[in-house]
Amino acid sequence: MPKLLMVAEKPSLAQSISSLLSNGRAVVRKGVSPPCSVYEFRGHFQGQNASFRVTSVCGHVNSLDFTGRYTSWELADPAELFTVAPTEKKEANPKLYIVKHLQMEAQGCDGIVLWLDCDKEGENICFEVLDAVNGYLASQTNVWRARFSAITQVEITTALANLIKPDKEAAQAVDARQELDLRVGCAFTRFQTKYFQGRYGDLDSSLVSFGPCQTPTLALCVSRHDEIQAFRPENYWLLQPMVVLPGGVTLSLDWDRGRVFDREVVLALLAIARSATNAQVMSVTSKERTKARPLPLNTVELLRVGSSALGMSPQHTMQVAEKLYTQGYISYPRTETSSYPSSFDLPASLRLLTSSSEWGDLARGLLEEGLNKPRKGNDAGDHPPITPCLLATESQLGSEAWRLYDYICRHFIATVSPDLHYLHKELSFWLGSHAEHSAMGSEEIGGEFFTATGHYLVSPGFTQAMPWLGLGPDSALPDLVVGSQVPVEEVHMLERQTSPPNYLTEAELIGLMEKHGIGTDASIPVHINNICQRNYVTVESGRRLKPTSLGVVLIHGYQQIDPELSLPGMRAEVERQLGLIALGQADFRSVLDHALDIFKRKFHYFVENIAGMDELMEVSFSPLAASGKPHSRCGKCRRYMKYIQARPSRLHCPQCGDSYSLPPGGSLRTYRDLSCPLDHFELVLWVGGPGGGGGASRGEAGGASTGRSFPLCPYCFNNPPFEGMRKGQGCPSCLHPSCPHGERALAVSRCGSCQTGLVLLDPVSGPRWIFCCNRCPLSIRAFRNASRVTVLPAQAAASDMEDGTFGCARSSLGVCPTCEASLVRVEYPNSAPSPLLNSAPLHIGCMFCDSALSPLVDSPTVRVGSEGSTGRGSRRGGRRGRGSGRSGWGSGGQGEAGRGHRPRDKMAALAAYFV
DNA sequence: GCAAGGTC
Repeated sequence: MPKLLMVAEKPSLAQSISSLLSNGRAVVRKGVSPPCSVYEFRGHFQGQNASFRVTSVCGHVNSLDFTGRYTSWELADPAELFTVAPTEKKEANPKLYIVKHLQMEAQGCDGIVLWLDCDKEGENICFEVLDAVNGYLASQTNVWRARFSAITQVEITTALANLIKPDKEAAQAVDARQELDLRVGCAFTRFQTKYFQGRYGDLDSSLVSFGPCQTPTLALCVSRHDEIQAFRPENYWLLQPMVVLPGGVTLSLDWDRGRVFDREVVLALLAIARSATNAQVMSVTSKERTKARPLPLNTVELLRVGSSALGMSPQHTMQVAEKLYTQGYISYPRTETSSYPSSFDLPASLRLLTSSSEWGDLARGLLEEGLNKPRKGNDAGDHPPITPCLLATESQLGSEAWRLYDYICRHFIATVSPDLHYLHKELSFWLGSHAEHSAMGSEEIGGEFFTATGHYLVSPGFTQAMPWLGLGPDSALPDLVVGSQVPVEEVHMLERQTSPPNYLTEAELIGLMEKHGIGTDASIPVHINNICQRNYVTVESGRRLKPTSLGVVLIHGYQQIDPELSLPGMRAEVERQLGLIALGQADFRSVLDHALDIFKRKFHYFVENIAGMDELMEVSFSPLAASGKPHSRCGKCRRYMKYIQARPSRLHCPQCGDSYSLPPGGSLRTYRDLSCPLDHFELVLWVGGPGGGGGASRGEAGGASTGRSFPLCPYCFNNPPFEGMRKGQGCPSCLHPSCPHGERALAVSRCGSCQTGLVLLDPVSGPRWIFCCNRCPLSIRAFRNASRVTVLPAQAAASDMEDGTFGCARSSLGVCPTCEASLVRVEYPNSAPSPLLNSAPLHIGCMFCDSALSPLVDSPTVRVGSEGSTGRGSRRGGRRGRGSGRSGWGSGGQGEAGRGHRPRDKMAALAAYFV
């Protein structure tokens, strides 16, 4: 019996497809890739019995990147990225083991059916899957593609019965897009970033990025900004008569001319209107109008609502929606489709909601009266619109997820509800001189027309589910008939000013991006998030996006040098050319080479004319040499370097012209006027900002948010002095054999939590002394109020051997004989009784084993998450540092003479202490 | 430290 492997684009689809094809009888098991389950069942294929194995990938298997020296910002010239730099496909997310997973499942299969999404990206993933299973399938030729436009029984079974072949040309169009985006984006980004960061000190952005989607997105925001700047208010005037209705109520009328910008004209018209003592009713109209029910909900609309109604960023809206989806409360939230498939069981979805206290009445009412036929929007052939799948309560979801879920439910009910119907009534009035005063005859000789409008609700329809879209209370109009007259109380002449447009709301921007074809439903939130993170725009109240000086200058610069770089049409044109590849009308290589050639020329022209951008930059930003405050001395020229705190924070030496990167965030202090023994740069103390996520460890770049601090040498931090050290490490990670700030001088023991790091004394933490792991978030408080705490160097300890301050008698070379931790020397001030044995002022011993010291040491704690909460260190508590390319102390022949001694693996005492 | 596109 043939066995077929079937691969979907995502785990949820593998489940749906297997369920539809097996009538729910598929047997599920885990695969190598944690998120990708495998479903197996028997059925029929091409007229014979077959066994099926259905699994999935998670989006793209591979992603494109440069290789070798071209990944380096220092080694490669950005211009080389257009043609010279080779690229390679790497596994997109190695942690998911997708390739291994596919290879395992392909074994023993006679053929493969590709169930990737039916778009260009899906076609590309087909070939990524085929690449992965190449050589693992029993047959090279049994390769099929399923073409489906909805996840329904009919669609899926029909697709299986009408398999086609994967479309190489569509896949190549995506390959071309990937390569083009990578080369162009990285070349411009690297060039701009290095150029501007090398010249200005207050850009406050760690990356001056450029991209074919993000840049036009920013341009849309800047365009509105320019409109606002260019706006000059104008005066205008309008007439507003007040008439007295039967019964004595006054009613203000709207002028049919609207706004008039010529004051003299308005004055003349005012005189005419004022000449009337009565307003005459010229016409009475009443028309039924409707307000249409919404289209079924797709992703972009959800993002717009999330931003404008719920105040949530698009990125966050998607996170919340994805969680609702994985918990089973809503259908798949990434879809372009705003049309329910004909097979969609609308009543079933509505029945889910009947027991709800919020919308149960509405749902039951609709089920009893019959659902209204939903409107048909776009059918992109991907997933059905977003609908509720399971009834939830606010307490189950929490208030934020609940608000989104509540919206999705209300929107769904609204789509199967009738339109809103209302009556729109208009009364037209004439104010002026009457014919009877005219010798000429019956016509009016001069007068102005005014209107009063009112509305009456006929039926609320869908606005019962979405009350915020309702009509509001009826605004009734008096029952006047044509020809009747009402007295004019007064005619006001109002002076007003035109007002500028406001900044773009996020919802408006999403709409514009969709209109211009910038990004996709899945990537729109990413692009908006990017321009915020790069400090190109800020989110103001009402989620309006206001460009920063940096954002404005960049776009104005592009407009001056090469306007096409930021025009929204640029992306569309590239997509059009790529479309030709997909249609087989153009060759992959020639389209790609042509596009790369164009952008390469644009790049060179941009580089040559960057002075134009500089002129704009200089108006808003300070030169690097004039930025920052003098802070600490340069090891090369011994003059003071300046500390620039704005992103990217760094030390800049105006004399040497060099800049030294610092860990992101936090702030910098001088460090006791100490200098690095290697390069004589003054050491600085980096102090992490409060809050933020944990995880980064002491002396590691990226520890910005841990709230920890560590000393670093600005030069060594950027140029690791010893083999085995990485860039971005502070003194506590330095392998210097004798420097008093390196790990050898501060290390007490190997960390029992992560097993890879060392527990080091923080020499500036007193009087609340703290020991921290230099790899994981573990920390230990100890010896509170001690005046001085030091870790004993091995030899120095020997000289104190026979002196009574030693707790651990017979210990040799400053090492605890029980646990092999280095000994510490603890001194308390004379001003108060010491907590040591006999109130001794000084004691040397093992902080873990010595009976005089260990009571003064707290239990280890591990910072968890962003709250900075602490918990007992446990086997699982500590996170591993990034890599552990370096062995623990004393190994590898590095300075064995210093503190070299290899701890035993079974440090029973320590392990018991930590665990 | 780069892009945009999938999806977790």
